Amino acid sequence: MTATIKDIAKRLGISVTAVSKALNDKDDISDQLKIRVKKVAEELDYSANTIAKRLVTNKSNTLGVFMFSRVSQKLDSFVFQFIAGILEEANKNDYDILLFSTDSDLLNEKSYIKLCKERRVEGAVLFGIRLDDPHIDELKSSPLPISIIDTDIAGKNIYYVSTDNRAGVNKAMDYLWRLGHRRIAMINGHEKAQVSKFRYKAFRQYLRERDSFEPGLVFPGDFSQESGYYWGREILKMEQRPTAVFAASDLMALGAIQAFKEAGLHLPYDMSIIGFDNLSSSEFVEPGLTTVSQDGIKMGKEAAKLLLDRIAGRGSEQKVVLQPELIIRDSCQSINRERG
Amino acid sequence: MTATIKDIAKRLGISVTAVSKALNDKDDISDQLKIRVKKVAEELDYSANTIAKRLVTNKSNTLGVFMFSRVSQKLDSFVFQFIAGILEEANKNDYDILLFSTDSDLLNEKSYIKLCKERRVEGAVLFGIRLDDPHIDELKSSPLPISIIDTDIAGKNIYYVSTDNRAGVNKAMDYLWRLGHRRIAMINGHEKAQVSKFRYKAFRQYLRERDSFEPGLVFPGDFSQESGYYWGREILKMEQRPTAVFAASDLMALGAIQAFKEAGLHLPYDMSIIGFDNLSSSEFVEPGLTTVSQDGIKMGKEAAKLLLDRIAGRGSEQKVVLQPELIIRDSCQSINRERG
DNA sequence: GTAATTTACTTAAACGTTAAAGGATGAATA
DNA sequence: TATTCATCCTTTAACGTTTAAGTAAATTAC
Repeated sequence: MTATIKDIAKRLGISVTAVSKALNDKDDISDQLKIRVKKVAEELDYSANTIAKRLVTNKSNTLGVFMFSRVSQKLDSFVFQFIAGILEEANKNDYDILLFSTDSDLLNEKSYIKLCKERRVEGAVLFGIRLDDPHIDELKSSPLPISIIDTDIAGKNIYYVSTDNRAGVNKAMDYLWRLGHRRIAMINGHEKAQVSKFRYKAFRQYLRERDSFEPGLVFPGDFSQESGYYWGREILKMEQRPTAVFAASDLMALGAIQAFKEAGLHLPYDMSIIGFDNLSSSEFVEPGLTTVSQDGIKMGKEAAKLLLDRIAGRGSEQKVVLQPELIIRDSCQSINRERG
Repeated sequence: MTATIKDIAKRLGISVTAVSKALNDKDDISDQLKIRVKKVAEELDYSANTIAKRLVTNKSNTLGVFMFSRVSQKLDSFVFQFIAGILEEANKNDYDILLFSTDSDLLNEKSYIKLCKERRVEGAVLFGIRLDDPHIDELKSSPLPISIIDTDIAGKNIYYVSTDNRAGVNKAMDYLWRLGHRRIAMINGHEKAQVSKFRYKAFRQYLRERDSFEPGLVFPGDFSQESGYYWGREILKMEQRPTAVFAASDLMALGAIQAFKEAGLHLPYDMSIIGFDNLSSSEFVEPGLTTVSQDGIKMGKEAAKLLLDRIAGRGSEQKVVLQPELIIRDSCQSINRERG
């Protein structure tokens, strides 16, 4: 249908190579010819065939992006920020983004590695991958450069982008600690997420160093609002309630807040709560959720940048860990302060 | 690097065609050979080259998805839901998704039509396009099937997916009306979005039919939280305040709520407010925002489905308009009811 | 027992492009 | 005047795959 380089060549009575070179502004073609070629190209509404180009140059100029469908269920998460960041960085560098959603526990389905290979993708970024993903070994030995967000996996061609979880936890805990809280509960994400482990370790260490760690105050959520709600209610049933709750995700914090409010607690006076992520909803909930902010867009950009640098042969880091920021709103209260 | 069909052929001393056919389970190849071919393919870690396949079959199996960067700034919008829906539908049908972000007012940049053509994309879905987009004429005459979400543009190959804005507005207004509100303000989205026009017309008609339309109560926002905040404050300055505000987006409703709260209004008693979209934040804000819900994922799916059906030659609709739902929460109050 | 058919492959061409190597022409050099 | 050189174009091959057409051998038909 569409005109090809051949049509242009025929029309001008010259070789296809000449046309190709003219279109690509090679310098062994006269300016005169270039002009003529481009004019005819215009007339014929010629559009270069990227597919053919990619085949012959053996370069796809494409990055794969995989979102795990499980993660996509919490739609209000960072996922979109990651994608936006990756997209911006890739498009800026003339790379295409091929987007996939995967359910990696379906072992029989094509692995994402395979999807990448078949499409001759030059690099891939993954997020939401679980520690028990059956393809992890395959990843480690991947010849393809892969950026993984939030999961640090060892491998020659594996790149890593994350937020400094330890620093994030420390900021949150420092804040709580300085407000006088000593009995602090944690609602953690599910154990198949590496960040959960990191956050838990940081949490435990922080309190142990201060002789205040109580294993009974750590609750296994799964990042979801529902799990936050559930554990919020459980916390309310305790004889000796904690004075503050650190949730490993804003979604869980939001769920817990809901539980607390339903039970008639007056927040933050009856309970301090702090989250992790800085979802937009956290700004609107009442009281405004104090939380550890991650810059999803930046993470996406860095993930793409790592890949692009590597592909271009520019030496660069293999890991990028961004610093989180504590966003102080109104969900935490000094323990000494009287109820307002 | 990677093994090709030729390597397999050489190894087995057969023709490449035989290998190709064996791999594709064609029926003029013996089962015996198929087995041998597949075994060798496995051994060589063969991976089909999609690019070559696409070139020769002249079929890209790819859909383009364009998000306008302006829209991407309100990250907490539907954009991600659209994408998730499109992706699910496309992947299910063995189609790839090529994601782009565009800033269509940069006229000098390659038009998305061009990007599509070069990649031999079989269809594209657009969202967030503005009525003043310089490429609209090009779209109308596009030979490529294009699904546009939320903007109804006439064109042989243009498909349209949206929520029934009139129905949405009517549901919201009915609700307000039945609560006794008669002086209802509207904070509209910007005029470059078609939905703004639709929503405005529906709003106006609804009130005109009841002899209650006051042009002075319609305010030109731009969908953003900030504009909602701004007009919220302006509304407060009015001598004769409306009793209810209909915001054409949840984001604006959220902004207005913020303004009202700051001014010490007691919601919903001092002011009823209703939104449009059903963002997740609307669940958390206090009072919970009553709003008209759109199903972003469904919209994305439908947009993709329309394209896929068309491509496959299956006859199908050219327009899909989904029915919105009124999500009643706590931000509206009967006008007669005493302050609680 | 010859002809027709089926089975299982092979040959050749094509998709649209780029890259390497090869001329022909005319200008500059010695 | 013969040689070198630069300029500008062409020829050929290649990328990895599929498809259409061809063919040899084995089988069936009568």
